[in-house]
Formats: sequence, structure tokens, C-alpha cells
Amino acid sequence: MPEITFPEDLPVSGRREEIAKALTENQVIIVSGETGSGKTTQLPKICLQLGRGEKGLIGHTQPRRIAASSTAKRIAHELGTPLGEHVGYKVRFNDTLSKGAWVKLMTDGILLAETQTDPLLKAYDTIVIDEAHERSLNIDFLLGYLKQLLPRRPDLKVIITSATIDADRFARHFGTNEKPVPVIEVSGRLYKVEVRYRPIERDAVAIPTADPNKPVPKAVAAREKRDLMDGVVDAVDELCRIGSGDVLVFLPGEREIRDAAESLRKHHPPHVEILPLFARLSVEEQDRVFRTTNARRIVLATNVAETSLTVPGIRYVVDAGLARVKRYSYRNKVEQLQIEAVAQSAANQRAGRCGRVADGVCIRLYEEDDFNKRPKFTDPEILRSSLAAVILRMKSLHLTDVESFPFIEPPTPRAIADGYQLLQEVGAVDDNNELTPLGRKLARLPLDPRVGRMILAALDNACLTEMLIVASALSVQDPRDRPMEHQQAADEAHKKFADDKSEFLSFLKIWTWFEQAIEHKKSNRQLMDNCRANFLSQLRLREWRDVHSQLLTIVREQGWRLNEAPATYEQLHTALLTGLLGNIGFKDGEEPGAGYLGARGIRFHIWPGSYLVKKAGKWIMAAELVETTRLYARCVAQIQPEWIEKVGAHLLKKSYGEPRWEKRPAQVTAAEKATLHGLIIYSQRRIHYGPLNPREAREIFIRDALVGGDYDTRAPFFAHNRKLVKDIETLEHKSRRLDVLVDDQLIEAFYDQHIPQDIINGAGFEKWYKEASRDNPKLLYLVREELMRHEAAGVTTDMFPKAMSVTGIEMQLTYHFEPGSVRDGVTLAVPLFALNQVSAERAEWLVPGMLKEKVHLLLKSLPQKLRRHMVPLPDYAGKFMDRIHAKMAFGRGNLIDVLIADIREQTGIHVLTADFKMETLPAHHFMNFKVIDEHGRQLDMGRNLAALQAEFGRQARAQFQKMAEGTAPTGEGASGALSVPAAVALQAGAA
DNA sequence: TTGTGGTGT
Repeated sequence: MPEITFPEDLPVSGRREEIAKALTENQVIIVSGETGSGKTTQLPKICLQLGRGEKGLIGHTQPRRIAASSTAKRIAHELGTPLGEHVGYKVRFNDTLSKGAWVKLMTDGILLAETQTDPLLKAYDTIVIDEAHERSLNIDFLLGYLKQLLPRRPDLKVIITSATIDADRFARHFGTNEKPVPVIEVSGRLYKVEVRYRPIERDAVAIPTADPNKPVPKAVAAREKRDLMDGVVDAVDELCRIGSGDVLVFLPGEREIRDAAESLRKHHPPHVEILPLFARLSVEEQDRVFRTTNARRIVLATNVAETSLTVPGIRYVVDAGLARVKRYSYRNKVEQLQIEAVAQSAANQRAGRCGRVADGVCIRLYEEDDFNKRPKFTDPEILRSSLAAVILRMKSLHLTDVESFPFIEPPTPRAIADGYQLLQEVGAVDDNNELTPLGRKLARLPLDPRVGRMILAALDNACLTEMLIVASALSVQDPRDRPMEHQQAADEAHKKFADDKSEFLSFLKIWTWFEQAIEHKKSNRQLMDNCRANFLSQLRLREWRDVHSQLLTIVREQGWRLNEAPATYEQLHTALLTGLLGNIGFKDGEEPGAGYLGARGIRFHIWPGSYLVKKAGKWIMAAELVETTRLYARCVAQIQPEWIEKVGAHLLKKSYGEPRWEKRPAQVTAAEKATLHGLIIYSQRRIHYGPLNPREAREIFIRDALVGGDYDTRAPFFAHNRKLVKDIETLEHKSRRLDVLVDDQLIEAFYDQHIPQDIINGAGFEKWYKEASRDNPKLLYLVREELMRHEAAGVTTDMFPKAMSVTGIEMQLTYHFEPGSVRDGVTLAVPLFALNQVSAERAEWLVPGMLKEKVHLLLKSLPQKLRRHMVPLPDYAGKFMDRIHAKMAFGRGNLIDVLIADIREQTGIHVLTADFKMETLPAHHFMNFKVIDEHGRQLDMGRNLAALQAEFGRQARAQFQKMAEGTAPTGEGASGALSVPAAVALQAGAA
């Protein structure tokens, strides 16, 4: 062991005895202190001095890879040993540790991953969790894990380091509220920072609308932005007046950085260097921040400069107090990335960035009161994230349930339920929230569960080769660079990777391009230039390839087959869809700004920077949906709705409407509608309804097909029953009552009784009937008596004849019962040539079955003083009928005259024709005449015979003559029933 | 018409 020394100028060095003592006496201690205290580098050395690191490693975690490797290098350097020998680091894709090492720097993600293979973390005798106050998902998970582990590893020592303000929280977490674990506070070596509050001067112009439901009008948004830029410029001015020194300005995003850069450039002399700084900047652009020059530098940064990067030499800070914060919305299941006010802890961290080399000044662009009202801490990531991945990992580690896991701040039941729901959606857990075999496979993949699901689907779809490339691309940052100053050039360069239907395919094209670039490279330098010329980040390309090769290793270990034949669009995209079912969209309008309707009623738009923004089709899926100024879909591709049906079958909710009988397929169909998370995938699809609702389908089959008659069958019962019903219906019209035929329900009941329950369609019915009718041929035959109500028995052909003979010509009679209709009553079909032969007098008698009612009404129309001699009127009418029949006098003479004579005979009363009020009788008591031509076509119809004869009389006569001349000489006059001389004679007689 | 920063089986 080399000699261990401690740099005396670090605050932590002076407290090392105290720390060592606390660690000897306690299993867990908290060390709090601000940046510059030296805790990160010195703590492992204090542990070493205590003899730790011998039985097991001193594990030391950092939130970021860079920090892990640089800390390892520094400690190794301070111990005077080569990196990797006694002090090494392990991050993803890089492990420098040799066997006999004592100190292992690593990312917290690595330690978390190791719990999978080493659940008791036996490799370690001491663990330092650094920067615990950052409260990333990994850190919160580790803190819970360690809390559970401690009783089972009494020999394990744990040090948590944190910023001063939240040390207590950790102390209570590892101890109890009453007896927290010791906190050792080490001062930071920070200079004094003076904080000035310079709230933004709001423009005096009033904001026009106060409706909270309306979006902020553009003009107002623009004014607010200008106000912010004015505030930045004024603050920078104020700081520059204080003296020399570089300025760091915290802004929420790239856009604000660009605007501020523009405002400052207009305002400041050219020798001031204005440097943007955010994570997506190319390495070269970021490097400018670390090169110092003589000019004053104004660095415009996102919160990358709050924790991840330390900009050297900063004397002044301007804090807009804003940041974009990622939050997962459980309601819509989308991520939000909106600008929020930062917490006090973040504001203080920002201010601290100017106290590292000398006293500093920080200007906050908001009120002190505003600061004091802000929350103390940024919400930990676990309260802002989808928990699906966390739950999956916990399940595969066989940890206690999420519900009871000792999180520092446990997620809400609602968030947990949401996480389970997503896992169910991808099939990782079953209905009881237990891990499925598929879930176990997913847990083995170092990917978001949804991306992991795509890989498993790709295995089944024979597109794993392509999917590995796409899936790894989706889990790293986009390799495409789009520098602020060269956006158009970048877009132009990226065009060659574009595809008209899918942005996922762009990843494959970039991949191929890079493979070829590597293959044909002349030097590393040339490759780098090539990447730069194509606006691709070599760093991110490398990361992508690293993830890809890691996945490839797992795939080979599992023995999963890589396809050699190139996958089709459908193969790849249905596999992608398996993981993206929550991110589908349907364009429900043609106007340009319409956007897409998505799951759960959300509405989103394609990211404006997308190549497909104007050409994506009706149905799309998106790799991600993030709500910024609007809900935007990034990385989209066209899909077919049929794929959703196939891939999302387990999520489709189907409903059925309008069940109805269809004659041609001889089955009951219904309109099926399918929705996925409320989004209609299809509707109005006619499907066979029988299997879904056999009872209802059978009812409809009986009602509409068998009883309604909408059915094609050769089964004899059917024609028989139909005819029977039709006959009876004809009777109904004759008797002018609709209750002759029994109700349809009774006929339905008849079929219902005889047909087995499982008959739901034509095919099933025919099969059954064929068998069943063999033994019982009259099965399903309806019987006339059963179909008729007894009261209707009086309807006979004598009473309601089918035809009437007029001068030897048979004219058809039809009956219709429909009050108000022109056809109501009885209609006589009169051939044109015989029109003049029809006698109005005879027509007054109608048919025997209708006369009694007519007579009754005629009597009723008489004045009271006359009709009282005939009461009761119905009886008189009935007896009148009897007398007519007895005399065989039906149809003979004028009806009214005959009736007048009868009354006189029976009562001695003198009634005149004018006493009858004919106009009070309903229309159906007068014969309806239908004039037809020789082809049976109707020429006219009406009850006024005289009017018809006046109109058609001439034509009728001409046709009558023609027939008489044409037939008489050839001796064919007897054809039909026509006898011309007799007809002529009768006509004369009638006139 | 435009997205903060990290991490890994």
C-alpha cells in the first residue's frame, strides 16, 4: 500500500479523523459539503487508511461517466499508482480495473446493474454514493436497495455524500426519525457570492386576455421573450460594470440561448466572446468554453453547466430561474418537457458556479420573494418518471414489491399502477402483475421495456438484424448534428438519409453510411472530417455502435437468430409497433394544421423538423411523444391500421352495433368497432355476429329470416309457411282488419320452440333441418288454424270474390286495408277497351263482404227523425243483407233505390235519395277503378267512374271497335270471355 | 413550425 497523504488545503482533510471515527462506529454516515470540499477524492483515501478496501472493494459511485473516470484518475494520481492497478473505474463499455484493486470508481448505473449478479454486493466492503442530492432514478434506487441490504451485510460500510441542505433527509432514511445516522458537515471552499435580485421589467402594455383556457397570444409570448432578453442584457451590463471576469448565463433552452446571443451581440463590443453551451453542441463547439482567451467571455448555458460541466473562471452568474423539466404525465402517458421555475436548491447551485475562483456576483432575474416561495428541492426523478422500467428491474431482482420498497420518497400508487399498466401492455407482466417469461427476457436487455419489446418482436419477425440497429439508435442520442448556425446545411446533408415513409429507416441508412465510411477511411482524421462534413457526431455514432455491439453480444448469448435476408418494411415496422402501440396516431383532418388523434384522446403534431412533417400518411407511429410548446411526435413512420389490429390485438376493445340479418351470407352481422386506448382503429366492419352473441343472433335469424322471409332456402316448410301467411294477409285486407293473422311473436315462438339453441345462421340451420326433417318431414310446418284468429273465419271468397264479371269480362278485384291511401278498400282492374262497359250502379254494391258496413253507414247518414225507425242500425243492416241474399238480389238495380224500397217495406217510412248524406261515407265505401292497358299497365286510377270514362271514353271505344272488327270475321270472337254483340247491348242498357 | 441533463443488465 502506498503512503496516503491528504492535501492540506482541502477542507475535508482537516476532518478526516472525525470522519474515520464516525465510520468505525457506524455502518452508515452522511458527509455533506459543497463543491470544493474535496470529499469526492479524499473519502476513498480515508477509507483506505482505515484498512477498508482489503476484504472487498471500496466502491464509489458517480452520476456521470466522465466524473467516474476523472475521479479515478485523480485518486490514482494522488496515490502515485497507475490507473487501474489499485484505483480504477468501470463505466459502460469501459473497465480499467485490475484484479487486486482497492478502489473502484463507477457510475451509479453500474453498481445498480451489479446487484443483478451480486445481490449482496459481496464484491465491496465499503460503498460511497456520491452526489446523492442529485436524486436521479439510479441514486434513489440504490439508496433503497442499500437500506434493505445493510442488515444482511453488517460488515458493509456506506457513505452517502450530499449537498448540505438535504443531508438530514438521508440521515433519517438510513437511521430513524428519532435516531438519524451521523451527518458530518464539511465546509466547501467556496468564495462569497453576492446575490442580487433584478426582476424582469414587464412591459407596461396590459396583457389583453385573462381567459386561462386560451393559449397565450403570440404577441404576448413574443413580448415576454423580449422582456427576458432585455433582462439578460441589462444584467450582463451591470456585471460588466463591476469589473473584469467571465459571465455564465443560465437559460432554459437552445432557443433562448440563440435569442440571447443575438441580443448580446447587437449590444456588446465585438471583443466580447459570446459562447453558447448545451449538451447537443458538437465537441468542438463545447471545447471553446474551456479555452480561455483575453476577451471577456459570456457563456450562455442550459443547466448542463449546473452539474455536468464546470465552466472555468466564472466570476458572474445570471440566472433566469428557468429550466426545462421532464415530467411524465400519467393522465396522457406522455412526457412533458416544459419550462418551469427552478427550485431553490438549483438556484443556489447555479449561484455557486461563480464562487469557485474568487468572490462572485449572481444576478437572479426574479424577485427575492419569488425565490423564497419556490420549493426547496427539485422533485426527485422517480416522482417525475414512468415507473415501468423501475418495476421491471425490481421484479427481476426479486425485490420486495415497489409498494413496500424503502424509497426515500415513494412514488404514488397511481404512478405505480401506471408502470404496471405499461408492463402489461408490452406483455412483461400478467394480470396479477407477475413477471411473464417475456418479461424475464425483457429484463435481460439493457433497454427501455418498450424498446426491449421491439427486439423480441423482431426475433419473431425475422428482422432482428435491422432492429438491433434501430433499437440501439433509439436508446442513444440522435447522432445527427444540427448546429445553430448551419441548420440548413445540416438538413441538406441529412437528406440523403431520409426516407419518404419512415424516419426509423434513416437510422439504417446512417448506419450503412458510417460502416462504409469506416471501411474506406484513410485516417482517423479523415473519418472525423467526413463525419463533420455530414453533420454527424462521431461521439454519438461511437456510443451507438457500442450499444449495438452490447446488444449483439446478448443476442448471441441467447442464441437468437439474426436474419440474413433483408427485412421488409412491414416486418421491421410491425416489430417496432409492438413497442409503440401507445404512440400511434390518426390524421383526422385534411387541413394542414390538423395534427393527429392519438391514444386516450390526445392530439399531437409531427415535430416540425421532421422530414415527414408534411408527407406522413393517415396512420403513423412515433418513437416518442413529448409535450413542449405543443405535443410533438418525434421519429415517425407510416403504418397500416391492419398492423395495429394484429400487433395490438390484446389491447383492442371491440364493440358491436346494428346487428342485422343478411340474406346473402345467411347470417346475422353486426358493425364492429375497435378502439385502442380510445382511438378508433376501425368501425362499421360487418362481422358474423352469431358466435359473439348466439342468443341475439338466433332471435334475429328467426325473426328476420324465417318469419320475415328474407331467406333463400329449398326447405319445403319455408315456402309452405310463407304462402300460408300470405293467404291470411290477403284475408286481412278483405276483411279490413289487421288482426286475422296471429302476431309475428307467436310465429317466432313456434320456431323458437322447434329449433335448437345453437342455431345462429343459415348454414347451421340447413344442416340441422336436413337431419331433423328426415324423421319428421312436417317439422316446422305451420297449420292454417294456428295462424288465424277465430273471429276472422267469416272471410270467404264468396264474401270477397277475386273477380267481378262485367258483361262477360272477368275483371280482377284486389283488396287493400290502408285508410287514407288511394288504394284503400276494393279496386276493380278495368281493361281500357271495357271501360265504357262498366256500370256505376253495379259498382255501388261493392262486394258482399263490404256491403253490410256500407248500408249501416248509409242509414247512419239519415236525419235522426228518419233513422230512429231503423234502430239498432247494425241489426237493420244485417237483416237487410239477409233479405238481399234470400232474394239473390245482390248487385241488381240501384243500391239506394233498393234500400229505399226495403225501408218502406219494413217500416212504412218514405225516404228520399237526397236524405242520404253520401259525402259522410269514407272513401273505401266506393269502388276504386284502375284503368289498365292491354299489357296490364295502369293508365289511371280513381273512384269517379264518370270522370275516367270521360277522359278515356274515346280511346276505349276505338280499342273496342278495333277488337270487334279484328275478331268477328275470323270467327275468333269467342276468344276469352268477350262477346261483342252482348257487350254492346249491355252498354246500351247501362247508359 | 422546433427538446434540459444524465445513466445501464
